[in-house]
Amino acid sequence: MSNFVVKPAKAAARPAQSPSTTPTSYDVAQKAGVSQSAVSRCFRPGSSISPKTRSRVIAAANELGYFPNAMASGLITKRSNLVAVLISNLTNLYYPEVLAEITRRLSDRGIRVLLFALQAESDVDAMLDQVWRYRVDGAIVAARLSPAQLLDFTRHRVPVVLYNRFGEGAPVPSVCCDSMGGERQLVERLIAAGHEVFGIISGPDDSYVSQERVRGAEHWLRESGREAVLVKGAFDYESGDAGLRALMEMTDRKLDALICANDLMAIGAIDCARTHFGIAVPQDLSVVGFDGVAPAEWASYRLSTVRQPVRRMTEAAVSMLIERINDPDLPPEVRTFAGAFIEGTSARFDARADSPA
Amino acid sequence: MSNFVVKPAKAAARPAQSPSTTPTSYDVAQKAGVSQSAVSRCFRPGSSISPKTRSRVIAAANELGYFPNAMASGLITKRSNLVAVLISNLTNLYYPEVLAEITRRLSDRGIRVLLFALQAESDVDAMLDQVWRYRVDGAIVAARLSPAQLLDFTRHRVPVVLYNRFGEGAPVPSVCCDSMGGERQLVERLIAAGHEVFGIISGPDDSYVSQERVRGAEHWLRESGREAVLVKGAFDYESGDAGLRALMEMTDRKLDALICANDLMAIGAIDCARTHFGIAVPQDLSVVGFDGVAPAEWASYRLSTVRQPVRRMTEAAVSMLIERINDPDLPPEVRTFAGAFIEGTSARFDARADSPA
DNA sequence: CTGTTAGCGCTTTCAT
DNA sequence: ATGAAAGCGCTAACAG
Repeated sequence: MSNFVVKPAKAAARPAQSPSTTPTSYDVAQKAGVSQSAVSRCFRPGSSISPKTRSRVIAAANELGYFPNAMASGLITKRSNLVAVLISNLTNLYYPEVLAEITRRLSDRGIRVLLFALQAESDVDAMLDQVWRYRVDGAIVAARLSPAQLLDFTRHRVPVVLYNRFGEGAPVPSVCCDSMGGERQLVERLIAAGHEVFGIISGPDDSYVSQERVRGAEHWLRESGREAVLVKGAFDYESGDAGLRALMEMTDRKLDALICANDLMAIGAIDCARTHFGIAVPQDLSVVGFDGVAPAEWASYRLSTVRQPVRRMTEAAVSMLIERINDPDLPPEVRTFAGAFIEGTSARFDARADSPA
Repeated sequence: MSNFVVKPAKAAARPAQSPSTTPTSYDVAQKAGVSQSAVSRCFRPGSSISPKTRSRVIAAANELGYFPNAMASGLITKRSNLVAVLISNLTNLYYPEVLAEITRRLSDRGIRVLLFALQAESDVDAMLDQVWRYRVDGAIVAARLSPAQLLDFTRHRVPVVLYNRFGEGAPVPSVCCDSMGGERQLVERLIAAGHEVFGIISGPDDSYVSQERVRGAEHWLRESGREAVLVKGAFDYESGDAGLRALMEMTDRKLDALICANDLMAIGAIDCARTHFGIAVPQDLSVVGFDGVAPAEWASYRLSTVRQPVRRMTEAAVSMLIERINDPDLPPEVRTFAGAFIEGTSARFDARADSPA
């Protein structure tokens, strides 16, 4: 019976789809009069295919509007070409730039971004569920993860690179901006300029970056025998305002140097100083930040700060990740980048002419 | 021959994997002593499965660290649970909030975001390629697409919702903020307050939003028999500065009301007015923007503007998209949202006490 | 260089 | 309620 079945020469072995569904490689194969695997090879770089066959396939594919199904190929190659990017608070003013850079760089390497924007630090586990389900090739994490959560990445064999974070417990690859060194540039200059009463506004307690920056600032102050009054902030504009008010009260209005754990709070503090206290910045109060976000450069602020080298850092994060996707056994390197001191005009960095006589 | 093959009762039909690879449903099935399809049903809501079986499967799954493979299930269900989000310039200050909201809302509905951040409007076609390959269930687009590109969404049967854009040519579902109405609120108040010389700084030529806002502003000015001097900007801080300088020159420094196509340019203009020209805002010059971004509220600016209802707009975009994923034949609705007038203090809205005698 | 043949890991009838 | 079997659309040996 089956001997009588007539197959058109060089035709696809499986039935072709109706024209109303998304075309598959079989449809293309049939139309081009080649085998399905020939079609597959046309869309896979490095496969040996004759120019003649190739052009026929391409023609058929275009006519049909065919595109290889990434899920099907991912299923078999075990490479989704997807990287999960986890970011805690996108609205942080600093992250949009980071996200844009990371996305672009991954895209240049043929990898797409599966975005997870955590608002509360709560729903992390639910997101990780999804990360595992999609069999991402790797992940870049700019959010706080518990040691257990971090360990899950190893368990699931998903290479991960932390961004401005640090693996607690287990060592994890990461790129960071040198908080210590950054604060040093700021603090030493403030001291040299003769400031006397220092205040610090920290970020939220659970922020690694905040801890480091505060630790750095305190360290370099202590090196010169100074101390600072510390108040807690939350990395937002309002925190700068609230923080300054608190510090003014605590220092009996003697505060003359304010170190903020990020730019946004520094901006909030500057506005508060001018608007609420009628204090001149930097004449009566020096304010410094950290990050180098775009608004820091605006004429109203010209913030004295340390700019993170976002381009180099994102490039490092991406290439470290790719390397680990290709070779999962690479050791967990940590790359630290120095920030660039931006003089600005929100802090006085020259020794005072009218210094105490 | 095959009659002699002995199968263990209730065991998986296919060989289970070695423990070094990611566990599959077969591994779980074997461990739980059930069939592979039973495992599948446990992870599919609404499937009939006995509580007893279920708990055994769950236990085995947890032990193995099993998660269903989204690519495999997507392959067969033809639902990737992926939505593509295309955003032109993430660093626009306005988009991070939009992106965060959209991501959150989709996430709440069990859908993940495949992010495409276009920097140049050039590489759009390359991105679309990827959009098709991943068989996304839908797309939200806040970027400029050519009519042909828009048509491709129909061709590929990918429901799409435009965000603050408008389908040229073919009608496409979209959510927009009412530019006309927004500008009206601004312009009529400026006129009522007795402003005389109006200037407008537009956004880039290819921006739909810019066109609409400028058109709106000009329309309402004309309604009252006024005209405005128009200069071109690019939606960034520098454009506000450059635009104001140009307008001051063109109006022989008589400019007293400046309408900017977005907040960022308004902020740039305010800084320029104060810093470069020594002009008081709003006493000598009123400046208004559009968007209601976070920095607009900062004490240095307190921008008079129109705030887009981002929450309602993103909610609308997401639910419109979901509806169209579930029923592709829904008509291409356009939903327009009114912006909220924010009085601020960067524009004078009261009739002048010392008006021309 | 090209076609054939097995699957990738899962969902889904269809029987039981 | 459960299991067996048939694919989803593609890649990857393997022959020829």
